Amino acid sequence: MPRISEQDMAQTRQRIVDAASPRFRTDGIDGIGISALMKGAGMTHGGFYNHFASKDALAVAVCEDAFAASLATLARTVDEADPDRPSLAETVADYLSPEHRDMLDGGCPSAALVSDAGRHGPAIQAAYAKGVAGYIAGFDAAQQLEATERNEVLDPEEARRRSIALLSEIVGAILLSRAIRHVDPDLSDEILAVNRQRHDHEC
Amino acid sequence: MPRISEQDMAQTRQRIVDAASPRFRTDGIDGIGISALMKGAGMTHGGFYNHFASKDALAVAVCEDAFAASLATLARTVDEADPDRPSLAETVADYLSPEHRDMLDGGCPSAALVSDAGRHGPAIQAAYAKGVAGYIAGFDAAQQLEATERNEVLDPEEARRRSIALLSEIVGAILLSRAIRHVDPDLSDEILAVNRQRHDHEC
DNA sequence: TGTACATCAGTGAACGCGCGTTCACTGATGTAC
DNA sequence: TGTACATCAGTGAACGCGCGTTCACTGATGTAC
Repeated sequence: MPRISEQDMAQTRQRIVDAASPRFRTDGIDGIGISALMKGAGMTHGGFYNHFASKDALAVAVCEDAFAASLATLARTVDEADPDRPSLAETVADYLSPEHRDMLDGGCPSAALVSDAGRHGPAIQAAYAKGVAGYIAGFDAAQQLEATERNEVLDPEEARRRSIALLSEIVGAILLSRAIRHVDPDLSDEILAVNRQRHDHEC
Repeated sequence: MPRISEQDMAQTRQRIVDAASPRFRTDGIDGIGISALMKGAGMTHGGFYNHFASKDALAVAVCEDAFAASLATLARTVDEADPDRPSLAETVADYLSPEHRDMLDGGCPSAALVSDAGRHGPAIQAAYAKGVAGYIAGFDAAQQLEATERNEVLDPEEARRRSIALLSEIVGAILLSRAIRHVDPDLSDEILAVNRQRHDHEC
């Protein structure tokens, strides 16, 4: 009965999310308007409200989508079927690389959206908090798998503490290095390098 | 010759900075307008441009002012004349307290302004970067003083690495805990507690 | 001391602009028969 | 198969609003004489 299939609708909705995701991460949720966003998705602004009740609703969808993609990558560290499975140390090194620092539009949403989440409504915060919990769980699982492979036993509480501290440190490091990268590139690099080095030793 | 003394001008300027500082930290530089800001300082918006060339110029002044106050507090850890001089561990514990997390308007500018700095002009970034460098130098000095008092020698490079990692971790921890505090207060508290605990052991 | 004048911090109306959201309309795609 | 009609995703003008910034003006405070 509808002139456009559910599939097409879902596709268009996803196009909007895909257009918004990099812009929200780069410039913040308030840093780009609906008009520019819809133009990026190849439409005019009026159609936006066929897909989302409000800009906040889009922000929730973007947050969920970005975390889903990010957590899928993290899950590769526990994919026992993958012969090229990356270690947690490698994943952390990638996270703390200049490439990830400079990839504002596609990087970790825990870092990119941390201030936006705190400054927007509870729905956005809830989506963000769920993502952060997912990150911690992902680090947890990776540490447990690697401990098992080394025939060690890792206290679950200790693993969780390490996961939380790890997330805090890498999120803080990438945010600091991003904030100053244009005016003090040496310190920016140093912040990444120091934290990378620390986790080479630990993990 | 001017109807108002240089002192009075400086005082008014400072009133504007004092009104802007908590609002910029809480809601972001773009989260509050000149009109509301000037109203907070007890004036109307038109007079703003007698004191600042632009809103960005105010943001630079706020950034410098906030870091100056914050670094003065940090400097207490190396004030050998103070009998109640706080240790670095105590300072870190205060930083990672729920009280500091909930004090959005007066807390550490490294955390509050990290996303704003990255998303605004080079002048703001430069003021922010200078503040971050000051924090690292402050941690450095505190560690050296405490090592000396324990009759230990601390390699300057190792001290600097520790300072950078410490700043990364506490900034990341407080940002994460702030972002989720309304929707997952338990995890928010846990993030602070885990990082506090880690530095009780280390420092 | 008293009067005329100059200065300029602060006022508040106004500027153009972009925001999030609404809504009358279009026109391609579906169904009914 | 062909025609009349219904649906509704997308269009684009319009809404009220707040933004950063400008500017003619005010009026208290200074100097000049």
